[in-house]
Amino acid sequence: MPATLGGVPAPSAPRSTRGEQTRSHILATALRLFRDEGYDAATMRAVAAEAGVSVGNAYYYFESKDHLIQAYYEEIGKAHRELALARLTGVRDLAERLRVALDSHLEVIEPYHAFAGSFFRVAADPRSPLSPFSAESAPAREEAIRFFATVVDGSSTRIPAALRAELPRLLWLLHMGVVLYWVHDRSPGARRTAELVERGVPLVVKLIGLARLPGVRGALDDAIALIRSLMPPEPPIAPEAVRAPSRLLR
Amino acid sequence: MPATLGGVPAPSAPRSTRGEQTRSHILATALRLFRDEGYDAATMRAVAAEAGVSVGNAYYYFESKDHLIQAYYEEIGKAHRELALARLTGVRDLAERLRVALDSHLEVIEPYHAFAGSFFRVAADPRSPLSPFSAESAPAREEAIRFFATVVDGSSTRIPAALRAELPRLLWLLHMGVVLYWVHDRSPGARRTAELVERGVPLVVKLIGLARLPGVRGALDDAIALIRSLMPPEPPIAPEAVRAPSRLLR
DNA sequence: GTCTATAACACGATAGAC
DNA sequence: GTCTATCGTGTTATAGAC
Repeated sequence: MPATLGGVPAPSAPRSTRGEQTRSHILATALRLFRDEGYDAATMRAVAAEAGVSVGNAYYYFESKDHLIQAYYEEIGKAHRELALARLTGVRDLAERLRVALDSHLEVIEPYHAFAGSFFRVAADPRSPLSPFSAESAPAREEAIRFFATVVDGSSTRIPAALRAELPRLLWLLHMGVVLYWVHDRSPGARRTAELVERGVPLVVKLIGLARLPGVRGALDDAIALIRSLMPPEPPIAPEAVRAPSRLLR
Repeated sequence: MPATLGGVPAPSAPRSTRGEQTRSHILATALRLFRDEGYDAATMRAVAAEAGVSVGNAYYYFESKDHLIQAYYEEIGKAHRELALARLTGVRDLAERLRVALDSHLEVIEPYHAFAGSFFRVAADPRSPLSPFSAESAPAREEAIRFFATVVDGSSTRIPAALRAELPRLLWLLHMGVVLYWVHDRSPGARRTAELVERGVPLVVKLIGLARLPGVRGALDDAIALIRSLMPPEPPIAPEAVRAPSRLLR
């Protein structure tokens, strides 16, 4: 399979053969069913039937049901960045920029809240390629981190140099934490998560400012050294690791 | 079912009827198979066969396969506390006490590292009663938080009053974070997680000390207020919520 | 109340024919 | 590329035996 990667066509090859059309059709059907019926109710049989293809054909294009979620993530990520970047023009205050970034995300994922648990269960599996920490997720993860880099870079708020380099990754982690909270948030309209962002963001920015204090500086340097050591920016991804069968082990 | 709760007998009723013996036997067999073969390979059919009972009988005592994991958690928690408390006698330095607490846990869960992903996938589901944040997990969670309270209380290190009340819960959260890292840690012997504890604990204790700084104090108070508001110590658990069917929804 | 035996269901996933 | 048939799984149901 030269141009495909775990069933996903290389981004640079948008040829619209018949196969590509079938693939897109199955995917669109699956995403619609996910949203309308939930992940569990949208069985592969249902997806295939609704798309007018056989189960085997669906598996021909998507290695597993989980791989259909990958497309969902990509769609979410793209929609989030587009919405947030549009709203960020002209905004220079770091707290405000961060608030816009996180709030936009909550807005984009809101329709999926009822079924977030199903998606999350899959994503939380460390063996799943869908885990946000997996090697297969590296491209999406790095794109998200780059997004937070632009959130930081576009701000006029002064940031201690030692922190600046690591801040995008830390904010992405914070973002993951907000999502974790959101997934568990059963309050109507997920208003507690909204409150977490509203009150948490100024706090985070205040903490960033505190990094300048003489006493704090040493601890910060230690923390950054620790993060650098335990979260290597580019884990040694052998090329074959990306091409390896991404199906769940066992 | 008066004395049982989701198939688990009330802790205060250790009567050793024949049923209890069967139950323990099934459980012990399941845990052994989990450890030796992994969660996925240890099918319900295999557990029942190995225990010499019928599948129906296994389901008579355990509502679902996931519920077998609940017993695993309880066993882990108990072993951890026993090991850690024994090692903590005479230790007064907070950093050292915290290090012992976290290292002991890593030691206890080590045999399960290969299959941690399977367990974790189940526990990560917010709808699962096995989630560490679920209402059903409240007793185990509170016991764990009480454990961290003794870790804090037994130390001679001075802790800012504002922080002291929330510290056990925060340390439990930190603990959850360590486990999250451990589950994803593929380094031999999970040595990166060990490094995280070794270098992270002094850092955390240093940060606790920094809470005294005048500039930090305000941010800390904000943070604690936020935590109190968004992580209510006792979420309104209606009694029926505990008795409600704990099977996964749908 | 405890337990067996067996069949059946729907699911994710696969094999192999066309 | 696409299909039908089939597998193994968690789980449930039935119908009873001690």
